[in-house]
Amino acid sequence: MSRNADGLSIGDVAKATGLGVHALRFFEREELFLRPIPRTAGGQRVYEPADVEWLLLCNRLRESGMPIATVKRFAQLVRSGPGNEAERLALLEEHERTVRDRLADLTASLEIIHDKVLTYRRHVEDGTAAGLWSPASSSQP
Amino acid sequence: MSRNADGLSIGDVAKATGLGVHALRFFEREELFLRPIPRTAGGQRVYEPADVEWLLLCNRLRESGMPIATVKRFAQLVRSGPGNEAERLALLEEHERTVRDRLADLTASLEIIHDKVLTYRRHVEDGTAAGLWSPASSSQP
DNA sequence: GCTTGACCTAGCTCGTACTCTAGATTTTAG
DNA sequence: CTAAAATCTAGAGTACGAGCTAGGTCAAGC
Repeated sequence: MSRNADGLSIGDVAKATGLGVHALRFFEREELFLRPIPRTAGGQRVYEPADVEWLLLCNRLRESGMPIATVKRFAQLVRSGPGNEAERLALLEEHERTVRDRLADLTASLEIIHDKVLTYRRHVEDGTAAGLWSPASSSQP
Repeated sequence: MSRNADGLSIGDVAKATGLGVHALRFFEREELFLRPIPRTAGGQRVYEPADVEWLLLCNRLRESGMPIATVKRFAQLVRSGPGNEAERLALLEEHERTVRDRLADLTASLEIIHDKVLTYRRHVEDGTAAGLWSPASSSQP
């Protein structure tokens, strides 16, 4: 793994974040990091725990649907130092709204899916499954 | 619009489902419909309300993260008629589990994002924003 | 000191799900 | 009847988010 304490190799970071080494290099090309990642004399990346922390937050942002481009914008704001916190806040608030909307949509879809499941379950248990989703049937697929 | 009652043009269906006409033709190529869509003498598609109902369910399935390939599998099951309801049920139950997991993940991410928002809000309100997300700072980006 | 495994770059490829193009045909409205 | 609007096909293009390949270089353990 790393040569000196707190110096992490790309493989270490991949393990710690669940990302692949390809993804980490891709993120670097896309400038998603908060700093240029330093290299060994031989050219290999040396990460620090703070980079891992940032990546874990990035994971949460991306898993919650934030596109890479927006993560990049956020990273740029952070990189350009103090003074733009209101902008960072606006970006996060906007994303929070998006996530809440998505949660509401997902919950609505879940209800419909669960209804379908209940319908099918009844039909399968009763052995009266015929007639599901023929047009004009009261119970759809 | 349509020539006869209950005969819907592709444009009608696009409006009713929120899908584009391109998407509807794409879905047909991908065999996502429950039946072959009939055509006019001139070759234009004629849909029925039941097709719209099905598409609305498809929208819910897809919005909740079901890939086209799985929707297709479900459509195939429905098309092949009665007798495979247990399979349809299994597919829907599996998807329900997936959606519930996704909901839990999203909720967890939302909490983290909301914490960030609160942190930034405090800092911006206090004017004490400096120091956010410098490594070893207690408050991250 | 040498093998073995991790890592390097650059760029191509992939899967998903549309979306659009182009040019021809059909339908509808006036 | 005519002109405008909608639709048709086949196939190319787009966007995202990686993943993989080729052809090497570097480093750690024995």
